[in-house]
Amino acid sequence: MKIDPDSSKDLSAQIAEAIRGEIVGGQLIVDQRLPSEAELADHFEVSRPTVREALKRLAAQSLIRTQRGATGGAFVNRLRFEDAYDQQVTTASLLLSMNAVSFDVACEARYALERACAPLSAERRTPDHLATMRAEIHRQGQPGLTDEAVCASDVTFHRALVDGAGNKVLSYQLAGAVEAMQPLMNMITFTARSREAIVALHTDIANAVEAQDAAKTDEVLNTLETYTRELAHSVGTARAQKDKEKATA
Amino acid sequence: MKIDPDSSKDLSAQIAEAIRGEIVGGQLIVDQRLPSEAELADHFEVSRPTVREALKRLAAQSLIRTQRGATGGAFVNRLRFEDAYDQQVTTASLLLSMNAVSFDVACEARYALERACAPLSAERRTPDHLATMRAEIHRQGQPGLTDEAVCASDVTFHRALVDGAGNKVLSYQLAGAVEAMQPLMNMITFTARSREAIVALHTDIANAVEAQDAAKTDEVLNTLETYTRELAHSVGTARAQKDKEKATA
DNA sequence: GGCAGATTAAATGTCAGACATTAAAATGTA
DNA sequence: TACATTTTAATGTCTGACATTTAATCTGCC
Repeated sequence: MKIDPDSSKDLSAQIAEAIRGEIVGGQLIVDQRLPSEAELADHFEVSRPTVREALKRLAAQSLIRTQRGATGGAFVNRLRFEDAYDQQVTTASLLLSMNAVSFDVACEARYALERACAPLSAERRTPDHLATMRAEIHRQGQPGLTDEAVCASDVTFHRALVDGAGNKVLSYQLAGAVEAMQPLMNMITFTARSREAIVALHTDIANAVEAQDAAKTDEVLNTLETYTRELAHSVGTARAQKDKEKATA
Repeated sequence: MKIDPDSSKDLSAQIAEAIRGEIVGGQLIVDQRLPSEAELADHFEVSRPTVREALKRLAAQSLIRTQRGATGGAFVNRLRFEDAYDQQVTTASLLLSMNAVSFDVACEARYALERACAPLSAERRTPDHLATMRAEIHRQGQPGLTDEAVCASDVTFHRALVDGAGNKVLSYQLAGAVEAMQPLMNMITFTARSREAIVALHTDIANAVEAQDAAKTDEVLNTLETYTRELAHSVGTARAQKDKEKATA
């Protein structure tokens, strides 16, 4: 392993960087045990707390896991898709909220990516995926649902559509895009009429996917995107109107 | 802030979790200063090293930054797209390598996502994007290039295509998919003939994008995907053949 | 000999206190 | 006022110790 001069960065950051390099580069393979904290401290010529800080950094990225006890230690972690989902979703959410990404930009990205999955999903969807989509459509039709519940169901519906493509890499990438949109979607208030419209469009999508009609799926997704953006705009203008009234009052 | 019982998880993990919740939930906003390590230690009733481990976890995810000195401390970091790129790329790379994702699956995902960007890119690309694409095509035509250099240039070319869509969220999402493929692509040996073919296809793409012809761009991307997968297969079978010969020898 | 229980050992988890280093703010001085 | 110095509050790092967990080993009994 490489050593660390007394450069500007934290020692713990440098050590974490060095170990990460070994994992990414393949020198350290999955389930392999790292040297003990004491040995690492010895090797890098730093104290144990410094090594520990470095290890915690790696643990935060799910690159390693630690085990206590006699045969314990830090082990290279097999990064699973499910673990990566969470990070992806929180990162994407923060990116949107902290960088003031507009609804339009996020929405465009989301539907562009979904349209990428649609043809594959139309081809490969299983009865399971169709059942999930139908179930969520039914839920969205129930009266008395909160706006948040509508959004949550919407996410589940669209994830089923994406998962239908049967490509884990696609599902992983889309998880961030779809779920990160939820906070933005939650700002929309769904009237009874708009819920009806969405249910109708979702039904069209499910039908098209069931019929393995890629072109039709694409078409409806386009319609849905346009409709969603119109909804958001009307909410935006209504809010602006309200603010104006409040300002003059 | 919430407290931590003596549950199974590390104290540092729990503290990091609590603070992350405050950031994601919006109680802590960008550039806001966290309490000092001593104050946090006091609040959570743990020692300073434990608090520090928690803070390092958050720093590893770019959620906070730290500053030394009199007015120093830990500050909520504005998560930038560029910072998120790196995490996205290393995470995606590790997912592919650690989960034995096949070339076909990864390739399919990558091109599906790229096709999602293509129509937008055809519409909005700037002269800058076109210039980058042309420059990389020219580079790919140079003799004596290593396979790695070809792949690197390929990544730059495709990122220019994606960035042409002018949607930061899309670019961010695609960064992972495109760059994570590079290690897999590096396993391909490019013959002089295959390089010629790729340069020709890239030229077709650049021309189609310049002409703002979305349909043509999509078509060429399909051809390129097919060609890339054929290349990988021929490499795979060649390698299998070689292994077989070696086994019988 | 084999098995249950006690012991040991090695590792991480946590703590307390100290010192080093940094960088801004307060202070003093020409 | 302008500049140099000191103070101060924070993070960065180290030392050494103890607590806790867990598997392996040892011990004694049947």
